[in-house]
Amino acid sequence: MRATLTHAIEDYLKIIYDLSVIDAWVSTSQIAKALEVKPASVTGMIQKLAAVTPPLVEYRKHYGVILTPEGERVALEIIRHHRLLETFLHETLGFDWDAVHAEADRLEHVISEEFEERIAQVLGDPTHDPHGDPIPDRDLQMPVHATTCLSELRVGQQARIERVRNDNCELLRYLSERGLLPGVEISILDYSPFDDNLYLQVQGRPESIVLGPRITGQIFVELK
Amino acid sequence: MRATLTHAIEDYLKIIYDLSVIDAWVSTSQIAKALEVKPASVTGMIQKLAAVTPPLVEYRKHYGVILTPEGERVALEIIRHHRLLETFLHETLGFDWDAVHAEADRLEHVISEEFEERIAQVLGDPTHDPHGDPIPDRDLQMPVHATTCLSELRVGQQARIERVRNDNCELLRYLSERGLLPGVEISILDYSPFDDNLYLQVQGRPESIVLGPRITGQIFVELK
DNA sequence: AAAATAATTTAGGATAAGCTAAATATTATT
DNA sequence: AATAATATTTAGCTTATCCTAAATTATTTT
Ligand SMILES: [Mn+2]
Ligand SMILES: [Mn+2]
Ligand SMILES: [Mn+2]
Ligand SMILES: [Mn+2]
Repeated sequence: MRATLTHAIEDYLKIIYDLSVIDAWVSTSQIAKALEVKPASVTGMIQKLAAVTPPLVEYRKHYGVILTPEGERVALEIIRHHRLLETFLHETLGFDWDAVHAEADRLEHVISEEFEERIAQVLGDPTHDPHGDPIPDRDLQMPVHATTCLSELRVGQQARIERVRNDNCELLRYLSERGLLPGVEISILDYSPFDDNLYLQVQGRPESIVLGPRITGQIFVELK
Repeated sequence: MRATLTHAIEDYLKIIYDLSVIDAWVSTSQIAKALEVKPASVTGMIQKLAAVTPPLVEYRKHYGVILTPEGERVALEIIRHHRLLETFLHETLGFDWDAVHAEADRLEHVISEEFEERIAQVLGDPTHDPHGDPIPDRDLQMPVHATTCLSELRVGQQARIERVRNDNCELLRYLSERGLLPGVEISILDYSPFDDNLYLQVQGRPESIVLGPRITGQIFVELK
């Protein structure tokens, strides 16, 4: 019979979706790390997700999982909740850019379809959240969005920041203090090959900035 | 050590607070009925609530429970969340009068103090929710409010509706269809002693209405 | 190809919150 | 005061989710 979608199940599906962007098959330990639980707990859960009807993941022992169409549907539903909530918290309630994630992570499991619909309307059906992440539409289709990573840029290139990975609120605060927000224009001044540092100029700021690969790998841009 | 406030604990404390308005000591079966769980489950929970440090209720076997000051503080905190949320859902998001309760019942456990604070500000620190129930202020003090029950009124008296018990959304829809909302003026046309029916006129409506005691006992008014 | 290392799974437990059925206590009726 | 009806508690189970420790499987290195 059809599975009850508990909060934990929803969080697992959401994280599996996110991780599968990098590689379609997702390993037990990737999930464990992302959710900050032990690998043994992940094995227990993914075996359950694979055993319900209809299955939410396909599971290969000692190899990993991939979302089924049904699992992906549920994941996108929760991701839509999460990103609409982040946008609402920021735009309508005035939460800081870096404070919305934790709040949305709890609310996403609890709001009704009516709540989802009403905040979407209040916000005018936004296509991106405050971090620039795309929001699936009512039919759970993802809008097209930038996939060029800032770490790929080299000297002389210019770009506009589209999105910033949002799971670390210290990083978000660090970036916003330096003006590195979605929509902002940047140009690359220099690149040092051994440490992969990028020297860049943020439009409207006097000083230049140096960013290491741990940061530039989290920022996605649209080339000019 | 200090108890973790789970959703279930919060729901128990909230319901005990509500029930203790009628009688300070609240019985196991009253709680069981209100929460729609079995009495045996209630016994289990209230024993836990009495055993934590500091205790959240005082418990007398085979008699009932009463909230401790700490238990009351937690209850008021959740009631503030609940009623602010109801007001926000109605006023800001345009939810129907009768749809807000169920949504608030889930969200109340999940919102942060920042969320609470921001919706209070957006709403201008309201003192009453859409059903007319008083909202505890930041220091958890309840505003003064009407305690005259509509069922106590007799022929010739006039009053303004202050609040309507909000746990039954069919009743709320029934009432709003007849114009019986907080703020509306009414006058009593007749009273039949055997069935306790009240015949009344709602200001601005052509026809008069007959209400039985199951309804009039749920409506509170301010006498004119 | 064997050994070492890493990743994954199994087994057994913990905690939270509910349930049913049986036992016990309280209150009401005769 | 005894009996009956009601209310409450206890005991034992269930489900969901997480944990640790031990066992197993897969991968990498020598
Ligand atoms: Mn979450
Ligand atoms: Mn939805
Ligand atoms: Mn609740
Ligand atoms: Mn609060």
